[in-house]
Amino acid sequence: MAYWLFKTEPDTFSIDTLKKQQVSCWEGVRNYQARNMMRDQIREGDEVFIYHSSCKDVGVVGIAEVVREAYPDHFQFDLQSAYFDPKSDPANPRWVMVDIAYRRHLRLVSLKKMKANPALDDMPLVQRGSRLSIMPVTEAQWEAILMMTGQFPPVV
DNA sequence: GCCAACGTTGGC
DNA sequence: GCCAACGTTGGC
Repeated sequence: MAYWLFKTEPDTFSIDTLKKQQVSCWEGVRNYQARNMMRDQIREGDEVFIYHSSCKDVGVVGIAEVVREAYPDHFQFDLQSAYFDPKSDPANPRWVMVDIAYRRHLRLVSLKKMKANPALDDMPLVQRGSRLSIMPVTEAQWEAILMMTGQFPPVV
């Protein structure tokens, strides 16, 4: 089992939205590096930190679990969607998505505190200029972030 | 709203 | 295949 971090803008889709829906597809990833991770590495049962970006309280806010592995993101063919991609061929879809299930909220672990924790220095998240919307998290990083919530060990 | 950093595009 | 221009991301 592997660990990941998914970024989302809470104005569009927040951890609260996910809790309400319980299960949601993770559409709209339009970056090749992130796509390749979804397609080649993200597996059912993997655990995911949900991270809120571009908002007042930037940081890790909860945990989800992958419940469906990569399949074509149909929004790439939806003319009405902001995620429409005219260059994607329906016979060979360019973009994929996975489904995740809500697990729980966490007390906010702010980006500021993550940047101040040397255990997280290798995360793309805290590195200058990183724009990866999906990134791997090592077990050590996962546990370090859980520790920072003050809620460790986690209640399953 | 600003703007630095980054990925993508397209002319050559 | 280079690289300048452009659009986007995302913290602040």
